[in-house]
Amino acid sequence: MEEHNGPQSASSTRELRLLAHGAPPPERADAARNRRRILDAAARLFAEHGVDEVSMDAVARAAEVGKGTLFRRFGDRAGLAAALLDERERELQAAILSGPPPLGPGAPADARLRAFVSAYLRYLLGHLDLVHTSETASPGARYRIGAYRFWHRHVQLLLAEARSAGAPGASRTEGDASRAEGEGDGARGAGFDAHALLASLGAEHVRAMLAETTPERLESDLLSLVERMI
Amino acid sequence: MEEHNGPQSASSTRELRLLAHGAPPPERADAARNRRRILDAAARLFAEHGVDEVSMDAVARAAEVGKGTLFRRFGDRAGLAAALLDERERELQAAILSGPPPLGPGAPADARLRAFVSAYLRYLLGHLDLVHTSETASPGARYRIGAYRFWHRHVQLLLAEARSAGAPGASRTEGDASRAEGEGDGARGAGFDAHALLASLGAEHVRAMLAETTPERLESDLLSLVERMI
DNA sequence: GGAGTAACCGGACTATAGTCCGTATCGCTA
DNA sequence: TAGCGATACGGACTATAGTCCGGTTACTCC
Repeated sequence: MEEHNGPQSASSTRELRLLAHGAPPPERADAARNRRRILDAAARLFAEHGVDEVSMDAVARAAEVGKGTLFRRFGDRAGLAAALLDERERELQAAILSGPPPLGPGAPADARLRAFVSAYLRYLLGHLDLVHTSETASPGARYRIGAYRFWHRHVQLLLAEARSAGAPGASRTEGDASRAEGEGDGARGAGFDAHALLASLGAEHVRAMLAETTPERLESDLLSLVERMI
Repeated sequence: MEEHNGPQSASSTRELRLLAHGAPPPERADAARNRRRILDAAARLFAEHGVDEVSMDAVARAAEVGKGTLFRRFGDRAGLAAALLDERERELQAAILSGPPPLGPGAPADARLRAFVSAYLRYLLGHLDLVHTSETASPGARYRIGAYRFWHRHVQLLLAEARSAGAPGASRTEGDASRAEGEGDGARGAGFDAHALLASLGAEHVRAMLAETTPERLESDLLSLVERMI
């Protein structure tokens, strides 16, 4: 019931930390320890029995942690999968942001786009079940994940750039079915197309495709689609 | 324990029925009655409270039917949704198979394709939640449903036809990124593209698109994509 | 170094999808 | 219309995702 000056000092400290560090590490030691435990246990169990065969209870038990802790930390099954993918994801993202061409900066946009599709497909095929879980275990999860926004933005920018580079002085080729609009249009069209391309790279979709074709064939078909989008 | 000649007469009767009728109606009277009850109850509840707010238990209770009956009849939640969509779906399918152009036969393939995309989008927007449930309530459900196969085949055929019509004598325009293969290739490429187009027409994807654009804009973007696929 | 507080912990609890199986019903045949 | 096998019924049962909250613990500030 007493009201000292406690509360404020605590919150201002938090803010300073946020300003000091780039990332927000307001996580207590035990919390961090348990996060590690959970991720390790989940990775092990998933690898051992397959993602779909492992219940959240089993993860909690293996991590020697309560269910509440598991869910508070990761929200839901999709969140746990996303967290596990995080590392590998960052790898790919780093290669895109600052790695060598053609995936990284330096190459023409169309080449970078092709490189991205190939690289992302490889990443996807390497973790298909996990990505599938992260995209579908919770309704709409896919489009909420930060990673999706990243991929989308990347594709959208490359698409827009590749297009403007493709037709340097020759203005807009023919009449096409294009609508007459402001010139800021390219971005929005590219935005939609980026979503469409990523839809073809969705785990569920790719899984279905693999049922009737080979990975090689799939890749070349995807690249062909990219070509027509440029 | 006695073995009369019973078993065989029963199964052969079944076979005759199958040959006689086009559809297999081996459904007992009480089963048919309960199917009706369930579909009616589900339609009412879904309309009243929203698809996602209604549990399977609630449906069974409202239909005055046991849970076992509900699940035996429709398999799972996705199956129930698919059954509810069946009627409206058939309507669209009928219009495609034997309705007036441009949706039905008689119009050029490219026009039919555009008409299909518009019509399907309208259908989808009219039942977004239900379609979403039918596509995602069970993993991989979307690609198993008979309806998906129908849409896919339709799009694939139109796509292939539109392409061959688009370049009558002018052979394959430029080198593109196309691979050198047998001439049966058009069909497989069209198969992939049909999947890709339908991926952009998936309920989850469309729902996400609607969060950042209007239905009109969405339609025109889809049609633009179709244009580039031809 | 001691007290206070926010953050965290764990597991019991709820809600819901889907399964199982003993019992009741249907529809055919004699 | 009585008998009988196939089919369907229904609700108890299991499994699992996700929530809640009383009790505990780690950090901060004096």
